[in-house]
Formats: sequence, structure tokens, C-alpha cells
Amino acid sequence: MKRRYFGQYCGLARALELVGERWGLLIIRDLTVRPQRYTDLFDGLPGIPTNVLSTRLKELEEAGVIERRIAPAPQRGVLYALTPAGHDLEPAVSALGRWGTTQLGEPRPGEIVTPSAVVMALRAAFDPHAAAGLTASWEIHAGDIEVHAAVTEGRLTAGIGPAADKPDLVIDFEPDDLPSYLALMQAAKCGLVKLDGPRELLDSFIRVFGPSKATLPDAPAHRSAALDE
Amino acid sequence: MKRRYFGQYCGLARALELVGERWGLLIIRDLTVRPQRYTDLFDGLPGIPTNVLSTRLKELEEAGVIERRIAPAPQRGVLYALTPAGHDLEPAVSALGRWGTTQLGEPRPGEIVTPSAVVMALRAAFDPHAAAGLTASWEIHAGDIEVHAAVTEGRLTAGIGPAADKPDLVIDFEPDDLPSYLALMQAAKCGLVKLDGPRELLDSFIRVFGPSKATLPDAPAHRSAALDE
DNA sequence: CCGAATCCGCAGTGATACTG
DNA sequence: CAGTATCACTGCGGATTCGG
Repeated sequence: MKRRYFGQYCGLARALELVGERWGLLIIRDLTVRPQRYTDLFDGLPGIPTNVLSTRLKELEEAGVIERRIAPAPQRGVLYALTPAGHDLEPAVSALGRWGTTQLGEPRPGEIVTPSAVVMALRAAFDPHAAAGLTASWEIHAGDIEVHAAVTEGRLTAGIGPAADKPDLVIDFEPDDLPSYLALMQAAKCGLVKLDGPRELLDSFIRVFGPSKATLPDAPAHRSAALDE
Repeated sequence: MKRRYFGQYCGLARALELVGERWGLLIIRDLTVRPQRYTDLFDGLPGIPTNVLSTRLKELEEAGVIERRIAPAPQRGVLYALTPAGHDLEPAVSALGRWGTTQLGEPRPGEIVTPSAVVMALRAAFDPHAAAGLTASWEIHAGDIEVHAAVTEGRLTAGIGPAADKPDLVIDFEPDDLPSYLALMQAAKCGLVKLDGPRELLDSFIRVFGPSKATLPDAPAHRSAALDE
């Protein structure tokens, strides 16, 4: 399979050659959360053409960042998963996602939020320093999105679906049309959430996943000048 | 100016919309090193079509990550520079570059190394922990490439050209056809360099900028007379 | 249903030539 | 020096179809 090159012997250039094509890093973001089947990826990547998805999957496999697996007994079928080299991309994905979050502004009409995006946002926002020594677990519900996050002695685990063990605190969002992570933090601060668990853990949540010192648009309204076409 | 969207309210998706188009992050990499004029960018981005460069510059300016400046008195002309938001991309650029460096392998025929790439590699490889408390400065020569790096009380400054103050150690490469950062480390370990300064500082250099624990490809076979800029 | 392949129209890209 | 202009080409978006 032919590929386009940048002609530079440079780490960044090579990274962009391998995973920088359109939709590439978004596919990797979704696989960072957990292995997925073709249709899961298709559903989580709104608007991706099927031919682009299948050629990307082939290219990424050839690049050695993902691999095809046969799904285990109950369902069987194809599962796409990250290789170790693919998992090593997570710091880069988080770093880019963290920056992009500061540029998000208000949701544009038609933009959706996927569970994978929320998990990535949690991982990107996670502050190991603020979480040092902490052990706690949360479950987040917003509309049909359900994700979980657990901090065990300062180390983070986050994923889609309910927590493995019963979470210490369940955070439930009324306005499921604003399930973004930023809105989540805003809503949490404003108390626009329903809780099932001790309230102090909401403060822990905000401390650990809140904006560290990054310049966040406190009111995401006045930032849009650069974005209108 | 119209732009392509991913349709997701997600930090990573927004980042890719703003800086993820072809050549985008390479332009930003070069501007991370220092403000540059149009022709500097063109020379440092081998193979970029001039129309693509100019439309990228316009898009990135519109996105708020770069800005046009009028160069100061002596030369005058247009200078492109990162805005604060653009500078905030550096961690993401470093993270991607760090990953890509592990995937570099041997130089492909025709691939060149640019000064900006070396500076980015230094910044990406910099290990703050290993550099804690250190103060030292180096200058690196390889062919017509000349970059400098200084660690002041554990903080890194790196850039193109000779160091502002006289560097503590000058590292000079004989094989200027292999000026890549990885080869640099290999060559340094193998003693294939000429030094002007105390030898211990070469060990410091390797400790601070060496591969932390990443899997490095073994010594790249020397090849290819890459014509440099 | 899952996992694509195929076809088409068009926008983004690459290469080169040209201009203020 | 700092870009436009032009044109061929290919990758992408959108839709449909097809084989397990």
C-alpha cells in the first residue's frame, strides 16, 4: 500500500505519516479506550465514509499500531485493538486532546459527544499530582453515555460503561444535550447534577479532573471569533 | 474560509480540525523554534507546494495559532510567529515527535534533516528529571546545521544557531550525512564526535537528552548524501 | 447484522509557472 | 521576498451494493 511521505528524517514527520491522515488519530482514540469492532468504530466516528475507515484500518495495521483479532467465543467477529506501539501513542493523544479542549468553545450545531471522547477527556484532564495517594471511583451518566473512572493510589483507570466494582459516587446529568467534559465540570460546579454517594467525592472529582492551571474559557461564549467560517 | 469538521465535540477532534491538516503541525514545529519568514518555512519544509504553504498559513492565522508580524528594522518583511495558543501546542508536538522518534528506523533515501527537526528532537527528548539542578550548555555542529541547547537549573532552552553565550561544550560531527538526533546519540556514544570542551559534559548531554527507556533502533547504517536545505 | 468493496463527484494536494 | 495562478491528480465524502 502506498503512502505519502514528508521527506524529512524527523520524529514528528514520521508520526504524521503513520497516524496523521484524516480520521487516523480519532480511530486510535477510540481504540485507546478498548478494542472495538468495525461497526463500533463506524458508530463512534460520525460521518466517516466506510471506505476511508477500512483503508485507515489497513494502513494502521500495516504501520504496526493496530491489529486485527478474532473476537472471543460469545460474539465472534473481528476486533481491532492497539498494539503496544499503538498504546504508546496515548500520551500524544492526550496532549493534543488537552490542547484542543482549551479551543473547544461552544458545541457547534450538529456536534455530538461520544463515550470515547469523554473517556479521553478524563484521561487528558487527569492530574496525577492532585490525585497523589487518593483512591476513589466514580460513574458518570449523561443521557445514554455511561463511563467510569477509578483512581487507585493515585493511578487512573477510565473506560466505557459501568464500573467493575460499585462506584463510590454516581454523577448523573440532567441536561444530556450538554454531556461534554467541560460542561460537565461547569455543571458539577454549579450543582446541576444528581448525586448518588457522598458529596465530598464530587469535590475530589473536580480537583483531580478539573482544569489544572490551563487557560480555560470560563464562559465559553466569547471565544468563537476565530471559528466562524 | 471554509474548513472540514469532524462533527464531534471533542478536544482531539477540534485540535485536528485546527492544526491537523497536511503540513500543519510541521509548520508549527518550525515556528516553535522561532518566528520565520515565508521562505524560511518553505526551505525547511522540503516538498511543500507554495500554494499549500500559503493557505495553511492563512488557516492557522484564522485559527488563532499563528500571527503575521512585520519584521523589525534591519531586514523587514513578513514574519510568522506563534500566538500564545500556538505555543501551548508544544507539549503535544513534543509528545507526537517523541513517539515518532521511536518509529523512525533508518533514514529513507532522500530524507533530509532540518535544524528545526533537531531542535524539536532535543526538546522532545529532554528529561527534566535527569536534568534537575543541572546548568550547562552545548552547541552542536553537523554539516551546515548548527543548534544550541542550554540547561539552566534544570530548565531547557534550545534553538537554531550558535549559543548566546559561549557554550560549555561544542559537539562536532564528522559524518554530516547523519545529523539525525538518534544518530547523534549513537555517534556520541561511540565517540565519533569531535569535542571542544570537557568530556564529562558529553556524558551529561547523553544523560539529559538520551533515550529514557524508549526502544531505540540499533545503529543506523550510514547512507545517503542527503542534500541539506 | 457484520465487514467491508465499488462507484462517482468534488475538494484538497502536488508540481510548476508566474507576478507585485 | 512573498506569495498567486493554473492544472493534473488523488484522497475524501456520500451512497449503494455485496458476500459471510
